[in-house]
Amino acid sequence: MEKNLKKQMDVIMLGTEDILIEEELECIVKKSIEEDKPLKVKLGLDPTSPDIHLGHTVVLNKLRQFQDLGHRAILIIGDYTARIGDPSGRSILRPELSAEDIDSNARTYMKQAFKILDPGKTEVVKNSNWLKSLRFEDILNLTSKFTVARMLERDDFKKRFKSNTPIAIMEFLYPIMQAYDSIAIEADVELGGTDQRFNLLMGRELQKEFSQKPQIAITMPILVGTDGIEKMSKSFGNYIGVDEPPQEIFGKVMSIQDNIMIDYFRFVTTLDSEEIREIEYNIKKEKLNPSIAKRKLAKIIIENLYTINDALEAEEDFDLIFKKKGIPDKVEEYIINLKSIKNKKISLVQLLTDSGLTKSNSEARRLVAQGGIKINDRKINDPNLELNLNDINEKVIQRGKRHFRKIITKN
RNA sequence: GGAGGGGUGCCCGAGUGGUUAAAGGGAGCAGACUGUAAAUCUGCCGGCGAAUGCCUACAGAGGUUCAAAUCCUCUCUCCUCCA
Repeated sequence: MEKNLKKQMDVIMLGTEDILIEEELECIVKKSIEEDKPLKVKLGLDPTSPDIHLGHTVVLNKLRQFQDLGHRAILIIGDYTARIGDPSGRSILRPELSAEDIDSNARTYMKQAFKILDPGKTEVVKNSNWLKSLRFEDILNLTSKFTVARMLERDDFKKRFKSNTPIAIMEFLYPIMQAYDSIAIEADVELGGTDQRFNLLMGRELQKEFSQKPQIAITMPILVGTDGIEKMSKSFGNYIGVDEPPQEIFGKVMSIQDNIMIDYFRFVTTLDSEEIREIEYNIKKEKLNPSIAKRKLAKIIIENLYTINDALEAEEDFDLIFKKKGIPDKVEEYIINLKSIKNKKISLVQLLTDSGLTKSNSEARRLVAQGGIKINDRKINDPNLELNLNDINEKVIQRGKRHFRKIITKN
């Protein structure tokens, strides 16, 4: 364990949004060093979707830092809470998930989370372990500790209440369940996004009721999605998944709006704040081209999730496609069986749809008319073009800038 | 239990008998430009078809009408308020 209190605190504080309560934190860190007893740091993830994205990594990185300092990382898979769905920041009740979905999500979650965490040092537990066996009596006891007024202090509940949007009783139970998790594992620290603030504080309160030492709540900033507006989330479709191929990550990072780039540097990379400030300054003074900075960002992100080589390769592919407007080496193939085609002719429109480049013939026709289709880099303008199968073997059809298909004819 | 308000294309949302494949916005796709899959601008954006065109579509099922997303009946479903 890292023995220097100041060093520990510096690492812990880095990039946090808020710490409740900082003095207490310093106190327990100090004690843990003195007694050589690592802190239990809790992070709960609800497997409501199968993929972990960069937004999750903000908080996962923090947990990793705790691990590296020698503390105990306890990852709680919220398989039970996922059934309700965290109402945080939501304006409507979530749909319920089936047990099977939750299970399979949980599996990919763990696999992906270990891209960030040290698998050997992570304790993983499912909260169904303890939540499932609670009796109604226990739940009554838990709920008796809180009031409706207290619940309505939470912003999203308050808004919904005021605007007459329904709040299911079950949703009130969510923060209580999460708080109970803290009791079950006797958490010293709990991590979460800023939207988790209320839930984390509930943990503190409930722990006090159960005569435990209240946990320290550390909140991390919420990462905005690739659209630059909403928070990153699967349901908004504005996310960059940690399991996506490097090329895809590179492209998506390049596609974020310039003005949110610095946030990404801050929240998902471990560059020190000096360096980030310099990048910000240089972009502002036009000494640094934003696209160069974004490249750097993309490479750092890929390197963290994969390897430096993957990052460089992704960059090369990107340049090939967008700078030189070329065709990448690896192109998905589409095989045509010559026998199945009469008189060895096929219309371009049909071929586009068959090969999956377009969803329908109508779409294909439109794209051709708009100049969005190329064969071996030559633009095609005729929507009624008939292709002779003998001529198109090994040729690459391209839709837009970045969708390719190599045609292979076979007997 | 009572009263009332909704369900429209991927999403949001307008439309209350006919130029309605359905305004507008968002998302998406393409083109131009560029420093990038940024921003901006332009176009497209149900399916089939070479095409005049045809088919499918406004929760579902019937009905009225020359004509219905729009009117009527029933069904399903969501929500709000009162109790």
